[in-house]
Amino acid sequence: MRISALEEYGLRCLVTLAKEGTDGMLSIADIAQKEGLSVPYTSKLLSILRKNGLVVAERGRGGGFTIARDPQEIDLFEVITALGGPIIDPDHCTRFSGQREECVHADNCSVHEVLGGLAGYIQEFLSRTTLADLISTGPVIELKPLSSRVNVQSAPRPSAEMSGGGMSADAE
Amino acid sequence: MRISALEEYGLRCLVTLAKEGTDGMLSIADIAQKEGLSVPYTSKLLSILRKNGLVVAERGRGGGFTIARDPQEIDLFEVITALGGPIIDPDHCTRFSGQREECVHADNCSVHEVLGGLAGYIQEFLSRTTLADLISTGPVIELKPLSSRVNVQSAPRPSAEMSGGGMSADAE
DNA sequence: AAAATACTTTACATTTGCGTAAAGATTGGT
DNA sequence: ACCAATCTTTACGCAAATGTAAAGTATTTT
Repeated sequence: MRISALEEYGLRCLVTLAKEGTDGMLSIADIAQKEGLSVPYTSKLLSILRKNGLVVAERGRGGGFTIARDPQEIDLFEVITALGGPIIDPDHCTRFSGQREECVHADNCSVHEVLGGLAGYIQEFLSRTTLADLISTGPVIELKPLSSRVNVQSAPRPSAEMSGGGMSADAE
Repeated sequence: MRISALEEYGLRCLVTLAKEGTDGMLSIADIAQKEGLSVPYTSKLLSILRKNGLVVAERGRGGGFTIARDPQEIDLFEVITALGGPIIDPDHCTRFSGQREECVHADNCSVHEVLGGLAGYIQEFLSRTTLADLISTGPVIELKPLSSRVNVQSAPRPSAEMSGGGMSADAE
């Protein structure tokens, strides 16, 4: 359960392009230099973003990449899904089937239910954030109150206690 | 951004043990058979769970594994972290540094800020769900209203629109 | 004490993801 | 036409994760 390299770097490249606006343009070399990545790798990242309709390429001399839409119209769920695939595979039950053809808990699987709920929960978060939010100048980004229900799928029910303690994620 | 095999299968094994309660016990062979996994692989999973204090092993003839604590006292954040490591690496900025020593956006990195916020958000969800929630009989699990603020770290601010549309996670 | 049961550890083959490298295709300038 | 700049695609080597296999250690029963 963690961010893949493609997701991390691809998102950064897209943010860099978003800063240029829908009229701006950057070459692969430009982006690679701005992000400290190699040119071939940046090339691959942009290729993925293009195939998913997030950027538009112009070939030939003087070409480059432009963000496909207004940054406000691109949310992070779309970006992360484009770069890393679905958060929960549609074929979850066959992928994690152990030694059998299909998962032992083919029906009534509480684990799958909760993990599916988690995926919806994550989607909710990512969908609420757009590229525009990431390029605004404010140093700290705030969270708005949530709608009290995730309308995508099931999710966990209340437990007596919240053990949530020391999160290790650092913010420099 | 997806569930690893260790996280998926390890959680299942732990749920199976949780169903036996703190007085029950299952051998590796029992668990492997119940979950449709190979014995060596189940062995590895249980080893990880034991090293993280989630199960207790009894060796020798008649031995097996027992859940270490009451299922109500074990939340999914602890389980997922034990099996898959931290959701956001503490050394995020050096891990995703591209070709340089450190990330180009060493300070004032909005991407890292949001991804850190996401990690906290996920933690919030996982911490609220315990193993006891997963072994209760109810067919569908409901989500309780959230506290309106994640108190772990920063998180995204409101965007004008919620494009959240077709989630592909399936629930059979 | 010897043997059987069952956890523990290490090593290994396979697969997947990461990042690089190189050759191909398209456009614009001369 | 030709060349240069730039995106596009395919192929490759390396590292990490996945799952298996086998040898080792502890405990109980006989």
